[in-house]
Amino acid sequence: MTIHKIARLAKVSIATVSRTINGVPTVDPVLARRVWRVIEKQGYYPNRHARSLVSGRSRIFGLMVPEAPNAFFPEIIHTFARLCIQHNYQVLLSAICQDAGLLETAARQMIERRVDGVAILTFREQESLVEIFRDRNVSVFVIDSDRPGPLLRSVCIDYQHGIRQAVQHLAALGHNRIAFVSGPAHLKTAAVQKNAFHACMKEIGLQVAAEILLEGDHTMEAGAEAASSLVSLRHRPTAVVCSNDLMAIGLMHKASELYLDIPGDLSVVGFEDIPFAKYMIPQLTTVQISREEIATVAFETLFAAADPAINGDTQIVSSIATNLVVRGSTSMGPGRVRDGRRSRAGRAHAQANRFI
Amino acid sequence: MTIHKIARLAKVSIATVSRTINGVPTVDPVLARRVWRVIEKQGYYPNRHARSLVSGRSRIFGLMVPEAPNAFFPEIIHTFARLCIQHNYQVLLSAICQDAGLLETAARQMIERRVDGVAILTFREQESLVEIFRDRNVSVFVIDSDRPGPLLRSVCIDYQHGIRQAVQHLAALGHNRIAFVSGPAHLKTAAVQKNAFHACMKEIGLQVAAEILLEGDHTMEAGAEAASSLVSLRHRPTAVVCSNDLMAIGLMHKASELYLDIPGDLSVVGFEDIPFAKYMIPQLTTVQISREEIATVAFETLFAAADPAINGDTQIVSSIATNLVVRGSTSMGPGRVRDGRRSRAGRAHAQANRFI
DNA sequence: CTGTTAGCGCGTTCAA
DNA sequence: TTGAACGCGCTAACAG
Repeated sequence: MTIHKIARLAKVSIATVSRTINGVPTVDPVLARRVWRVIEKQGYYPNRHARSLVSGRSRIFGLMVPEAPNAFFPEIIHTFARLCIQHNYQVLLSAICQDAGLLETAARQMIERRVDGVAILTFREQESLVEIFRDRNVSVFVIDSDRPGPLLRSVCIDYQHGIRQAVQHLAALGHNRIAFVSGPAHLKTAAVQKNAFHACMKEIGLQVAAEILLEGDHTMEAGAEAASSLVSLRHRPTAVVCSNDLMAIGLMHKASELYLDIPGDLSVVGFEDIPFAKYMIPQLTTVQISREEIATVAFETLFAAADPAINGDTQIVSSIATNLVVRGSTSMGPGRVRDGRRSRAGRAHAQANRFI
Repeated sequence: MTIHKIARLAKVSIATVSRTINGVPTVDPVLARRVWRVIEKQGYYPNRHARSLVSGRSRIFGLMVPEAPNAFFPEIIHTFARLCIQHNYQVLLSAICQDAGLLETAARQMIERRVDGVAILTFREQESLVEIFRDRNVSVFVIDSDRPGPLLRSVCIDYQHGIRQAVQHLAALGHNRIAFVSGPAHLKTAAVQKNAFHACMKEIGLQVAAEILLEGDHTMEAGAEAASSLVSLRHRPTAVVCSNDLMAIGLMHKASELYLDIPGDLSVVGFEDIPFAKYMIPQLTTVQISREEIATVAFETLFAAADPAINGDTQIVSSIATNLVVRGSTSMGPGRVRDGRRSRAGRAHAQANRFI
C-alpha cells in the first residue's frame, strides 16, 4: 500500500496524492475529495521514513530523562509525549542512565534517526551529552543552563520565589530557627538554592547558624541522616526546608523513629512536590515545581526551533515559577503555640480536611 | 555526510561501505579497516530513515503505557528502553490517555513509522487499540491476554501465587478474618484475583463472609472508602488484602484518621509494590509484581517476533511471578498477641530495621 | 570479494 | 492545476 496504488485508484498522479495529503492549496477540490476517499477506503498510512528521508525533517524529538524512582519525571514524559502527538511529532525516549556507553549509544541512535531536537530533562548537568548533539547541529533543550545559545535552548527555574514562600510561611508560623538541607555540592542548582535560602532568611532578619545548614545527595538516606544531625544539636531548629522531597520524606521517617513529632516538634518543607508528597502522613508541605510547565516549555521551544517558518530566536517564557503547597507537615512554631504541643489526634483531624 | 562521501574518501564503492557497516563477513579486512577509519574520522552516522525504508524493518518498537500517577509504569518504561538500546532498537513512546482521539492518533503515528511491534503495557484491556494494530499486521504485546495468537503476544501474571503468600502470611500471624478489596468489576484481572483469594482462603479452611469482600476502583479514595466500610462492621476483620497499593495506601490514611492503628488494629497487605509502598509509615507489606520482568518479557517477545531469523512461535516464559514482600503494615492477629496491642514505639522500632 | 544498478516511498521540481 | 521525472540515503540483487 503505497502512494502509487492510491494514485492509480484515484486516477491521478502520485504528485497529486502527495499534494493532497500535504494540504497544498492549489489542488482541485474535486480531485482532492476523490483522493481522500480512496485513501480512507484503503486505509492508507503514508510511510514516515520515506517522508523524513526526502523532506529532511524527521518530525521526531528525542527525550532523555533520568530513571530516578522519585516520580518527578514520569509526568514530564507524558506531557511532552502528548504535546508531540498533538503537533504530529513523535517521541524517541531514552533514559539517562549511569552507564556512559549506553548513554552515548542512545544519543547516537537519536542522531541516526535525525531527530529535529532533543530535550534533556534532568537537574544534573549533562555536558558530554549536550556536546554530542551540538557537534551534529541538533538543537537541545535543557533545564537551568547558564549559557544558552541558538543550539542550546533552556529555561531557568525560579527557585528563589518558592524558597521565599517556604521561609516566610515558616516565619509566619513563629519559627525563627530554620534549617536547610541543600543538594550535593556538585549540582549547580544546589548553590543557587542555598543562596536563595540565605537571601530569604536575611530579608526577614533571621539568622542562619552554620550548624543548621546541611547537605545531602537528594536521597531518602540523606534525609534520614539530616534528621539525625539536627536531633543531635544542642539548640535544635524547629523547622527545616529540604531541597527535594525525597530527603524531606527520609527526614520524616527518621524523625518518627526518633520519637520526633511532625509537625509538632519539627515542621518540614520539601521541594518539587512529587506525587509521594501528598501520600505521606502527615502530608508534606512542599515547594512545587510544575512538571507540566517544564515539559510544555521544552516542547514549544524545540518545536519553534525546528519549524523553519518560525524565527529561531523566539523565547517562550523566561522562567518556571515555583510555589509553596501548604499541607500537614508544617505547623506553628514555639513562638506561637498557645495550647502546648499539638496532639496526634489534632493533627489527624487537621489533616482530614486536606485528604487527597 | 552520506555513504557516498565515505565511499569516495575510502576509495571504494558505496556497496562496500554498506557491507562494512552491516558486518557482512565477505568484506576484505583491509578495505573494512580503511572504511571504518574514514567513518570514524568523519563522524559518519548512517541515516536510519533510509535504512528503514529500504530494508522494510524500522528497528523501532512502540511503547504505550498509561499515565497513571502510581509509579508502577515508569520503571517498565526505562527497562524496556534500555533493552531496546542494547539491541539497537528504538522506542517510540505514547501515553495511554483518556482521549480516544489522541490515542488513535498515537497508534496511527506508530503505524506510519512502521514499528516492528508495539507493547501495550496496562492492566486495562485496550481492545480497540489492539485491533488497530492487528489490522495492520503489527505484532502487539499485552499483559494478561486470554487469547494470544501469532500477532498478539502476551504473558499472564500469576496472581494466585502472590495472593496465596499474602493470605498464608496473615493466617500464620493469627488472622482468621481477612478482608479483600478487589479491583473494579470491569477489569478481568479483578475477577481472577478475587477467585484466587477465595481459593487461597478455602485451602486453609478460612471463611469469607460476603461483607468483607469489598470492591474499589484502584484509587486512594476507594481505599479510604474501604476503610470506612470495614470499620463500620459489627464484626471487623483484623487484616485486609488490597488488590493494588494505591488502595492500600488510601486505606491506611483513612484508618489513621479513624484512630485505627496499623498494624496493631488492622494488618494491611497491598499489591504491586509501587515505590511509595516502602515510603509509607509503617512501610507497606505488599505482593510484588516485577516491573523489570514484565518489561523484559515484552521486549524479548517482540524482538523474537520481529527477527526473521527466529522462529516466530518461541514463547519466552509462561508467566510472571508475584511475591510477597513483608514490611511493617502486617503484624500478629488477635489469636497471637501475647502482650496486648503493640505500642507505637514498638512498631517504630521494629520498622527501623527495615528502613530503606 | 567488489562495483554497478535498481529500487524502497515519498516530496518537489519543471514543463505542459 | 497536473503529471513525469529526479533524488533523498541506503540495501540487495547481480554481474564481474
